[in-house]
Amino acid sequence: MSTMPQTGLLTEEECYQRLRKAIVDGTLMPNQHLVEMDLVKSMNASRATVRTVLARLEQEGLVERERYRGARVRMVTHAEAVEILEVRAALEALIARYAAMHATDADVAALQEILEDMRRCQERNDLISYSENNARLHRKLVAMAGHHTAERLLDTLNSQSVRYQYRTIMAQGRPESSLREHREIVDAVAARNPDAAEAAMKIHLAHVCETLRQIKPGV
Amino acid sequence: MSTMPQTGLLTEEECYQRLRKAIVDGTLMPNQHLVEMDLVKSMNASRATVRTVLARLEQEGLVERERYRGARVRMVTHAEAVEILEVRAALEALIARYAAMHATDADVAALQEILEDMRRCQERNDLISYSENNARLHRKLVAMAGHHTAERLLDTLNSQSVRYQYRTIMAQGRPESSLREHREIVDAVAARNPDAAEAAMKIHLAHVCETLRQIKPGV
DNA sequence: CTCAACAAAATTGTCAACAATTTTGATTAT
DNA sequence: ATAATCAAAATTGTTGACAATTTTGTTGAG
Repeated sequence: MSTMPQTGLLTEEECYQRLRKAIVDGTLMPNQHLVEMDLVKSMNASRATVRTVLARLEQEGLVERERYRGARVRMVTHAEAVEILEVRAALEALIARYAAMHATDADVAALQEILEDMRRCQERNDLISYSENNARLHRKLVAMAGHHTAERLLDTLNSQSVRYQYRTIMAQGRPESSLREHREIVDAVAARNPDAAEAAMKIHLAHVCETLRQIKPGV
Repeated sequence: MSTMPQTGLLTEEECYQRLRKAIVDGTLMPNQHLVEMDLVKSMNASRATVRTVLARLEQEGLVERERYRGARVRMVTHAEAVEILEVRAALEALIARYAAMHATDADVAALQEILEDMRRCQERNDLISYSENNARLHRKLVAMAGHHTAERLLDTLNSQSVRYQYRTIMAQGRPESSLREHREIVDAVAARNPDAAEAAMKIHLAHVCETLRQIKPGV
């Protein structure tokens, strides 16, 4: 299906995906200088391609460029992470509403299964898996909503703030209240109640937001 | 201050701004094919610059590119315009909350003056100026909020959907109710009541959204 | 006349060399 | 030792030519 050119050269889209992933998963550190020729070699793409990809990543907010001074992985400040989380809250509230409007029985069953997984993780204090299931639940809601515009923006916002997500998870302190909040969301969606779903999501992310806000920027 | 190269060649940022403006203000029509060499001549920029700019505009959602088939001005469908408006509603509700939290007395005075302008426009049935003041009010709220992340996203969303704005304005039918809704927003901000400001903005944009939804896609 | 095949033209993607600018490192004066 | 100066190196921006692909237009068969 994917028309991979037999030559080792990466197409622009592949190069974009790889570089983006390297930034998001932390292979490339914030503030790290991205030298074009290094990327040409490590990515096996032409320099023109690399330049184009860097411009796209700048537009996406993952990279900063300065004329004649090259590109760097963008450093997201604590204050900005809070802003991003606030916007996410607004968008995910919309998503929850749409999910409640369009949920099939299979969708609801899937949500409840993820929630049950989260409960088990919380029981055995497995925060890593809990957090992964948390993300899974949110992704499932996004898929259910079918709101393409909100989905695209959320994807970008998440990629910018992944570095701050583990903090809120670790610092959340009371995973039992997090679990309760997620149950409220799933119940509202299961009841096909858009208003309740939106409200529950808003309450949940307001708490996450408050948690992140209370973490000292210095740490 | 701005280091304008004495040569006639446009820098990437200038080229980006000019091309973006041409798309947003309708000089370049939706679906219009953007041939690189033509842009090189009309923009007086190098081809590499033009290519980079097109990639940025694609990331921003104003342009579509296909390998070996070039770039086109992206066509925003009616359904997508509704989605964009819904996301705008969510973000502007957040903006209204922030504006209410950070409003100075001068800010409130400015808002009330714009509102008064809108009233006068509505009185003499000047829909064009009314719509311009409408936009001015929203921009003022955005500036007051000081929420950089929401501001950036709103700017992008607005640029994508300008083509659909005149429709909602013309079709709104009852400018008097629009004026009332805006007054609610300004009053809430003047009272420094974030919850009320957010709610008022939500109600207002829900009505705009409903109006746009009811316009037949065919027209 | 319609359709398929094919060549010509137009357009986009890639590459290598060069120009412009910044960064680095050594040198010298204080 | 420290700071200023300047050349060398590194890096980015630009240009033009060429390769790959699509688009267009023509020709011929049915």
